[in-house]
Amino acid sequence: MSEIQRPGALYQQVAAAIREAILSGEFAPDSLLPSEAQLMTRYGVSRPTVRNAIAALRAEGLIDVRHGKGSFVRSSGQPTLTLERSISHTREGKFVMPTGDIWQEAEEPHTYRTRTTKSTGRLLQLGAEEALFGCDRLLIDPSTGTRAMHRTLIPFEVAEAVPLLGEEPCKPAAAVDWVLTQAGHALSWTETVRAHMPLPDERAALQLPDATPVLHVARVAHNAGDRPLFLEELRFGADRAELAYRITADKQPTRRTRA
Amino acid sequence: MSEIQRPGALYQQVAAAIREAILSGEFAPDSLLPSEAQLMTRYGVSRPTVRNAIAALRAEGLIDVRHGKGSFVRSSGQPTLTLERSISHTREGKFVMPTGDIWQEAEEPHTYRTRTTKSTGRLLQLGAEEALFGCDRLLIDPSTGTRAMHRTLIPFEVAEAVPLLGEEPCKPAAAVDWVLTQAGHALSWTETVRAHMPLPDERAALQLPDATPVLHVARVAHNAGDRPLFLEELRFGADRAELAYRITADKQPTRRTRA
DNA sequence: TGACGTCACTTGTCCTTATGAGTGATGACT
DNA sequence: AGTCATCACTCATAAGGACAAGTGACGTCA
Repeated sequence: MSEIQRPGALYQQVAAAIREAILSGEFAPDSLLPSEAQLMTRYGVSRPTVRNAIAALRAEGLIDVRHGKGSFVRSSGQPTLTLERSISHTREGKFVMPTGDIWQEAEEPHTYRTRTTKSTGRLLQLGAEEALFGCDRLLIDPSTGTRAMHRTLIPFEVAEAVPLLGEEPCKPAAAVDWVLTQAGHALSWTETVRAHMPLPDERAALQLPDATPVLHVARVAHNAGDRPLFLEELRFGADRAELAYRITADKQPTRRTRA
Repeated sequence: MSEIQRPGALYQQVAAAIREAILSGEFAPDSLLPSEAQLMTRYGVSRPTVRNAIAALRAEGLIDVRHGKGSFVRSSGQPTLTLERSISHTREGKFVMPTGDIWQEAEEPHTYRTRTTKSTGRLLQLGAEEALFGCDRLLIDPSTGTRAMHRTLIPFEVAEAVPLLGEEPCKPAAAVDWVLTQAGHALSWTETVRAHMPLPDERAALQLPDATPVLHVARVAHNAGDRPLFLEELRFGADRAELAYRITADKQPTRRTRA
């Protein structure tokens, strides 16, 4: 029976005590925490209070709870997968993304037509309700089991200048490839990185544990006049993968985003 | 009284109903949700069930609950601050980060000596328990109120070659500046981006709302021989800011990370 | 030996009841 | 008019009880 008194609510004191024990290494990663009943007697509180404390630690991503088994200290291991987002080398005049080919499709791609939202419209420098081709894919890296959601959005205007896109089912990926290999289109893009908590559909598709944020990268490719060509989005669990960028000063002013 | 039946637990059905109402726009952003008592009669469930549903939505970051006032739909607005992480231009032969000067110090910097951990050692290509200078700062962007935690780590070996570092209190920021302006050190670095849920100290320092992930950027600067010079870490609430990278193909193979 | 039922353990769900505490409006008192 | 006590509303915390459901080990039975 550890007497606790400090900060505020009872359950927060219990949570703080357990958290401290975890961070200090008293409870090793992957080890089993005391059961709810044991924690009740240990701290002299009721079951709702214990469960409240556990819920708090769960929301912090410190522990995993498995029905019928108990609570386990989450192994806070670093992400196993590093996604190199810089252009690393050229091959026969074609630029290659280092990790562009690790992914396999876990499902059939889903292609559709849609319109710009506030957020996608801003990235593509288009107004609201502009027509777009869309393609959603669920990707998986077989070596690590990491899953990712991929989306390609191409404005109608751009798509008209590109072969393969008129066909059904349209294949935006092939079109993107075509754009990248064309001389008329300078190879330059902007990536925007965000993080947010997953909605239930993302949780399910990415098979995310509790309290795991989603990393979200939006890539906008530009042509020589710095006009947006298309948008590629990738989202994945922040517990599985990280992003890496190589940045070099080139002694020349970088092209401005807005002319 | 909406009858609900579908998926699993009662509270999940309630949570799903409310979530749907939010996502469909029935409950507008910043609007007040029905009170717990109203939800109890609306769905014919007890208070713990309602609270359980609300806790789930809170963990998803969909709502904010304010004691004594009620539950509000969180305005899922995009981050207001975009941190440009590319080198945008040169000025009198000195490279400048576009947003390098938006920050103000919210507290006195804290400088100290420490040793490499598993994660920092890997980034700096050092073994375990190597000696480092460290400097932690709490930054704030006055125009948006965004807060960020900044950390600089410099190996002793590197620091010995740099003036200003021997002094007390040492000023790693000035030292980093010195390194960047030296000809002997090529201007090139690698940034690694991750996201995780905040620990209580991060929650407090960054003043984060519920269910808000932390974005974490680690920048490692290299010298001409691709040896790591120092490490800079920046972390901030993913609700306030996003990262932006400008990527350009330079027709030359990029330097490899490992020789 | 193998299959299966049971049991003891775990967490999950749901209810009832009670009290504390923050917020804002109302209204009385000065 | 202005100040402040009160009250009705909100969510927060805590306890207790009951039953459902997942898990694994043990023991029985064919």
